[in-house]
Amino acid sequence: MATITDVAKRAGVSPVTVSRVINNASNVMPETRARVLAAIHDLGYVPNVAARSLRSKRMHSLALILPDITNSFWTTVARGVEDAAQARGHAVLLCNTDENLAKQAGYLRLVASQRVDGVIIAPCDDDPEHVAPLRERAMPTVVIDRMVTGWDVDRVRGDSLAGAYALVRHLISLGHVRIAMISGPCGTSTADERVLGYRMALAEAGLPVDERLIRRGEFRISSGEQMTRAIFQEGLRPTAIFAANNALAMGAIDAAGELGLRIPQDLALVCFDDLANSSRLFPFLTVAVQPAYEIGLKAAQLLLGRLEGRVADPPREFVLPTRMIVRYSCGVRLKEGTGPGLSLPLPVRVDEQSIPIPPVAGPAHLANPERR
Amino acid sequence: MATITDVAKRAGVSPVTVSRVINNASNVMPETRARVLAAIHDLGYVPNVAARSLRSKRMHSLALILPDITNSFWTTVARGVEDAAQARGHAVLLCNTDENLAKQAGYLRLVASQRVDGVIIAPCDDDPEHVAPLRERAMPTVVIDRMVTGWDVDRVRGDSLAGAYALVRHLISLGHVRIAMISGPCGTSTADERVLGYRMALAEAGLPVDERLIRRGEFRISSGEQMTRAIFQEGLRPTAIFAANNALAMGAIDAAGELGLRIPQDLALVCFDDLANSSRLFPFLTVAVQPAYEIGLKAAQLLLGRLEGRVADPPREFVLPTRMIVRYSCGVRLKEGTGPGLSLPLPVRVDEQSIPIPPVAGPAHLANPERR
DNA sequence: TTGTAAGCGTTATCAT
DNA sequence: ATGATAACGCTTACAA
Repeated sequence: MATITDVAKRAGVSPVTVSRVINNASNVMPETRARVLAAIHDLGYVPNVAARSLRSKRMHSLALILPDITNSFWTTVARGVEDAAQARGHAVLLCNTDENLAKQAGYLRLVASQRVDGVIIAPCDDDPEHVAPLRERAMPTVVIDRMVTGWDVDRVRGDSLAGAYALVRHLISLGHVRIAMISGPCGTSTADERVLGYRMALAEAGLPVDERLIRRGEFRISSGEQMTRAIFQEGLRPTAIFAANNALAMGAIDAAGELGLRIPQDLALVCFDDLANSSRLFPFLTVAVQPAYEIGLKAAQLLLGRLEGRVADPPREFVLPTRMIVRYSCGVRLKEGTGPGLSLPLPVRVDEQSIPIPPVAGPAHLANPERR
Repeated sequence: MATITDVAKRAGVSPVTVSRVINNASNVMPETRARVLAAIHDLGYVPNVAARSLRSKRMHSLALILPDITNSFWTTVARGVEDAAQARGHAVLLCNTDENLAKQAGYLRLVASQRVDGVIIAPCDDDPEHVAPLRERAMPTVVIDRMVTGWDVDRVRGDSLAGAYALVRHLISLGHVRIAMISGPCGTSTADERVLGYRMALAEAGLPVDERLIRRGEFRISSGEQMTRAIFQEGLRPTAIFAANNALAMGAIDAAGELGLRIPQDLALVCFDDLANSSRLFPFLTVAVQPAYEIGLKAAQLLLGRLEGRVADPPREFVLPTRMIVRYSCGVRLKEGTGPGLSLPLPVRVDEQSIPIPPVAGPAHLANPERR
């Protein structure tokens, strides 16, 4: 394994000069630089990252802490982060928490060991205590998707409020009056904001809010199934369900199957975040799609900008536009004959409409408006 | 940031003793150890990984090089790797190649910089040249899923041959005679082996092999669509298609839709690797399922075993059992009335059968039998 | 069981 | 524009 000293000898310079060439320092004579580059090439020299990091305190790597690497939304975020990181020579440490605080804490320990220069995290919840290691060590951090109460930090996210509002307005415009909502944990800002958007749309339409139709669980398939089943078992009879993410929607589909309800004929379904390839397999789901890849890309670019001193002090927040993809998800529409009809042959092609969602004015000054 | 020297001073010992405590060396007096641990705790000391790595040459991290982090199969592999790695205190660097040799080469450079102790890789192809950096530097490596020609290295994979053979036998048992196959690139062992299994099943049943029905492309949705379309446009009229992976199957579903063919009524479809949550959305797909999580877990455990000297010399190969999940994917079955009927309401519950697949005796001595 | 000394390969600092 | 020197924080080898 050639070292910087070997290269220096071969090029007839000192190790420092080699270091300057490696790091693109300005003050190296072109001819010297060429000699050094030739020596590097001849020896197949690659800098030792451990030595480099020990001296320079820069690790050239990021931690990406995600709640569920099985979910296509997070997977797409990860791709965005990776592409941006690789473009600037940074490695990405993948940390999958499964929405589990203990696992998250374990990964934050990794942060403390100075293994990474910065962190991109979608925290399990909004409790600032749970991300204390990041704040204590002043670790450069970008929070994605969720928020942390009282922490003024760089953030990149989609527009949960506007997306939820648009989806529920869409249901209402199709004639739905009794719309149930199944959402994630209280204290997770995305879950809270989507409930708020739901309330806003109902209020705007002058529809009553039946609190029994609003359920809070976890962002998991099993939780979506349980909540949906409970709603029907309690004799409430919504004609539509708004699932706060794709996993919850899959749970709702499961429950509907068990209950003998057909989607979309008997029960309309809309949700946040598309199912992977759902339009191909199941063209009945109207969704609010966040720009997952761009969220990852933007978060990594922002973080790298901080690390490289290109972005200066005040913490920034980026809210990337969410789009609604309208498919034939709503019983009413089908019954009125504007859809492809009930005994839909499979496979089928349904034209999708992709509609940009404008931001809405909500109680934006509230950090986490649904929080009790 | 406290260093090992700070801890040593506070505990009244030398830095070496602290190092011994950190690394669980046997020869430290219990009382001394307690004092050191107390000091570590008081100071919130965390070892500096860069310094540790520079000296010990161990990075405590692995690279996981995958072709497509968007595919649920690879995502599940990644979870297995991560769980095994975290259990032994290793970080995982995620490297997504998109089946792109240039990207793969970039990530192999990372390997050369001694950033990782070992590599788990599903290579883009079987060309040993393309993984030369791993061999030259004798980097501990586990190859997963695919194989590399002429490289006797640790491997963990599913059983492509047996899985393909079982799927095609299943189609034949349902009465299909003209079965098309769409597969991945020549030279990718999984793609080749699945074609071989297809040939074996047809041969065993005494059915002729129509070479025009065998297509080779890439493991991508677009490729599956093109190949399927081409087959029908050329006037060949298969009653069933065997897709060599899930992405190709999705492409086939797309093409079928465009061609006005319903699955499973007009065209049966089987494939390797399940679609994410497909049974919920699209209960017509019989699949050969590889134990993705276990492949990742086993690969990481094997690699860590090598690194920690617990596994000794001869390279090992693990072929983990593949299962077949039978759903109502076959037109014949439906037409004969044993299925749920044509105008299937959605959502529907279809009982799945999960059947273990026994290994089959193929020309196993051939490294990559379909290679031209 | 504990300590001393040396050095891993690089870069920061200062000097020329 | 280039070089000499020291230091980053830890672990290995050897000594006591």
